[in-house]
Amino acid sequence: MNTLSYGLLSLLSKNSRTGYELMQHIQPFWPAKHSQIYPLLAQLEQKGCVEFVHVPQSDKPDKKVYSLTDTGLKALQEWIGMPTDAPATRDEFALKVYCIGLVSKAEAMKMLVEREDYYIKRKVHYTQSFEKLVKLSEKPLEELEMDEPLFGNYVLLRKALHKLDADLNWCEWMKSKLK
Amino acid sequence: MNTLSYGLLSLLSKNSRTGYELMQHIQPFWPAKHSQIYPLLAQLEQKGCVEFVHVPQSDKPDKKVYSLTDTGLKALQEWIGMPTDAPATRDEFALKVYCIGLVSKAEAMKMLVEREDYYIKRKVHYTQSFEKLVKLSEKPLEELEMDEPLFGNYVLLRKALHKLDADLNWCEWMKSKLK
DNA sequence: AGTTGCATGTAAGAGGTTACATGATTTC
DNA sequence: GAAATCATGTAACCTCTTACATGCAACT
Repeated sequence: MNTLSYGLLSLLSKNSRTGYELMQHIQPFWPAKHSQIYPLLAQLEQKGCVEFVHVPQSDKPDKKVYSLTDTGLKALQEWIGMPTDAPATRDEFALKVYCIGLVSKAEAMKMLVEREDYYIKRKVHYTQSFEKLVKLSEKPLEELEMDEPLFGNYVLLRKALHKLDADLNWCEWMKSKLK
Repeated sequence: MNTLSYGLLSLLSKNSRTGYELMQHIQPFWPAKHSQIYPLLAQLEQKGCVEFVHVPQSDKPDKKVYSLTDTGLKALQEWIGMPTDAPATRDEFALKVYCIGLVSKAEAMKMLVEREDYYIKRKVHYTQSFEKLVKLSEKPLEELEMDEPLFGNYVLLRKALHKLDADLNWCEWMKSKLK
């Protein structure tokens, strides 16, 4: 069982989901394509960690809705208690910035503006997710307790937004350096 | 030529280095083991992007010091102008936080403190790198221009330190939530 | 008319980790 | 005495991406 498998169980511990949905929701924490997720779900099912129901649809393709089993829940809890790997970031842009002196100021500025646009789009996306969360919750998000279903969502969104602000501030600062 | 190969060229554009040193210095932007880097260096050498000199050592094992060639420099400059992939982070801890309600508050707190310790160690490390940079530079770092050799180092260290502060603040905030 | 989203799956190949192999010096 | 650092390299294995395959509905 690899980390991605446990990641899928983590998501399923809150909601039953299709492979397609799991693929979409796991991206911020563990980027993965559908071609990686579908075989893992089949493996998890064979191990008894998840189960699924076929849901025929008329307008869209039929789907398989997966749920966590008791076996899966136990595996998930054990995994949480195990030592956790350090986060790993692969950032092509940082590699380019390291030797940015090799191109003109204009080209460097263009790259920075593009990356800033990317971060702004991310921020808009996360801000919308945040607003959806606010509407979904019966109580103010700050009052959510650890054992409530939206807690994980809330604290991870905050984490992502704070990091994005750090990145955006850095972009602004870099742009001022290139003028 | 993959991203890691260009990353190696990026580092070599500033200093001639051994495979071992390249492996150490590329970690923050593109984690890689020596077993991945040595074969890539051999490939880069065959393509004429890098060259090396054997340096025998008595106390330590002999080493190969690699340098960027003109061919390598041109390849590097072309790559900088190409579209840049979005950064990808894989964070096992975030997956666990998502379903943190499955364990006790005490266990959750233990995990957070461990992760905070990790971030603090990273911060100490980067702060030391920053101080080394200050000593290495003849002028105040804020006055460094884009085309100066230490510029890339400086701006990336600032980026890393700001993001670490965001992570540390989040840890503090999380700890207060769990009390 | 072409792209995007929904929805599943497989196969080939590239990228990345772990383990094996060697060996001296320094630090705990 | 054991572990870490320096230093290189290969082989086996696992992980991840890209491409192929299908098909309808909605939007541009």
